[in-house]
Amino acid sequence: MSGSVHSGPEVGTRATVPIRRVSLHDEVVARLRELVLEGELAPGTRVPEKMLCERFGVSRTPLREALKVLAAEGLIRLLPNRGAEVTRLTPKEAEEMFAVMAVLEAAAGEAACRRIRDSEIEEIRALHARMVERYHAGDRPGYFDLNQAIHRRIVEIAGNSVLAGIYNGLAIRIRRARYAANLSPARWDEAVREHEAILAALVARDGTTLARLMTEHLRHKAYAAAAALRDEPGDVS
Amino acid sequence: MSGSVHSGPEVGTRATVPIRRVSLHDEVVARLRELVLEGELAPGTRVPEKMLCERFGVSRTPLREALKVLAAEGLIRLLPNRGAEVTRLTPKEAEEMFAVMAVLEAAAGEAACRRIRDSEIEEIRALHARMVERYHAGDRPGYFDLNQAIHRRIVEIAGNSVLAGIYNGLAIRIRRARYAANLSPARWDEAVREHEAILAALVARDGTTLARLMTEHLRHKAYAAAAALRDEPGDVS
DNA sequence: GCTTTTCATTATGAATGCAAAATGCATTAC
DNA sequence: GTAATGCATTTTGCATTCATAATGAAAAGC
Repeated sequence: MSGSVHSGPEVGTRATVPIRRVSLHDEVVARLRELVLEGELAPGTRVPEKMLCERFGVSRTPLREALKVLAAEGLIRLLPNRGAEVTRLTPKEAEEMFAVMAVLEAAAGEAACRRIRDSEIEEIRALHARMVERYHAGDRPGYFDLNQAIHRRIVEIAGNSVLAGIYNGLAIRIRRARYAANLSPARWDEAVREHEAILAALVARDGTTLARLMTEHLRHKAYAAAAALRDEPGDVS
Repeated sequence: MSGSVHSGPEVGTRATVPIRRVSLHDEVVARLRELVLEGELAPGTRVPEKMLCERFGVSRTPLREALKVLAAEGLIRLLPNRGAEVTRLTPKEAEEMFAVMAVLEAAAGEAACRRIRDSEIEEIRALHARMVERYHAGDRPGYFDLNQAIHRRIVEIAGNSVLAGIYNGLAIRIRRARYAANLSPARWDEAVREHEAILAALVARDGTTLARLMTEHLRHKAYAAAAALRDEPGDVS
């Protein structure tokens, strides 16, 4: 330490902040996943390694590792000696995913009612209020994000990290359905009212009711999503 | 051998059998997963790439790709710049996994009751009979395999491939608990009786009862596994 | 004697190189 | 004119190589 050279900002004031140096691999996984989820890479399209290498400015090694991981997640499919292609989210698969999410959320809701603390109820209530506000403002993306946040938070509060992990994995994959865009005003209104009921059950710590409400809520969501997928089942580009 | 060289066995008798040439990558993933699941690589041990390369006789490239995939599955953990280590299955995590499997199996059971065909009932019945036979023979591994097969088959019959995929993933990971070995005679007996009831509900196509039975069955299983993990929580080597 | 520092060794992250497979196109046979 | 064949190019699978971070041991300082 010749001189005060490598004096980090406020040395000693904060506990060792591990310097974030993400590996190229993780970065590529995250970015490639975004590309797929945002639909920038349309389902069914072949994904040549070279193109992605240039796009990300990395060599083929970390890119290929990322492809294997995404393939394991089910977002892409590896064709032997013929590269990768973006998997298509079929209506059937989306329906199945919603069914699984429904049972997971129902179970999470019940557990959450047993464990939730007052401060967490307030937290959910705040998220809910902001979500309703977005609804009245007609802000679909904003509404959608807060909606997701509420569901995810309830799952977190349930305190089962395995369940939370699986749930989040499904939530990520289902994003490709992009059913939010096609939310009809009637369904949107209904969804908000369902959320009111969910919040009420949570406040009352009524696990049985909450489980039922979430199952129904998810079934309706699945129905809306199925309609959206039917209307626009394939590549949009 | 420039004669009738590429005459495959029985040309024309079978429809185009795509020549099986598994990629090194897939092979390594499968074999490495086995090593972890069979406990050959004890939990918590560091896994140097070099050692595995020699073991499998491959270069680091396919091996590293496999490590990323296994890490995504949660069987190993990648420490930045410090290689990989086999993750330890904690009692808490096992408990959480059983809880998730319980809700998945309950849901699958209900769906299976709606969809199951007579032939499939016979299939389950046959598996069950063989399992009971293994029980009377005192053959734990045999019993365990058939037990797993029954559960998996019920999940399959439910007809939700997303659910089945998640279930199988959990079933693989839970194998590391190896709770079968510590099955007490009392619990073993109880488990068989529970399976009798499950079979009966399936035959009667009583989804509600089946869901309840499977939830209870899994809870008991989780209890037994938790005891086993408590007794022998770490590396055995 | 104990801690700290320096340096050699090793292991990991990433890039490049090479062989085999696949793809596209031109040519040829019918 | 159409379909099949051969060849050049591109792409993929894997091995090797290079650079950097981590590990361990010896030496220096207190």
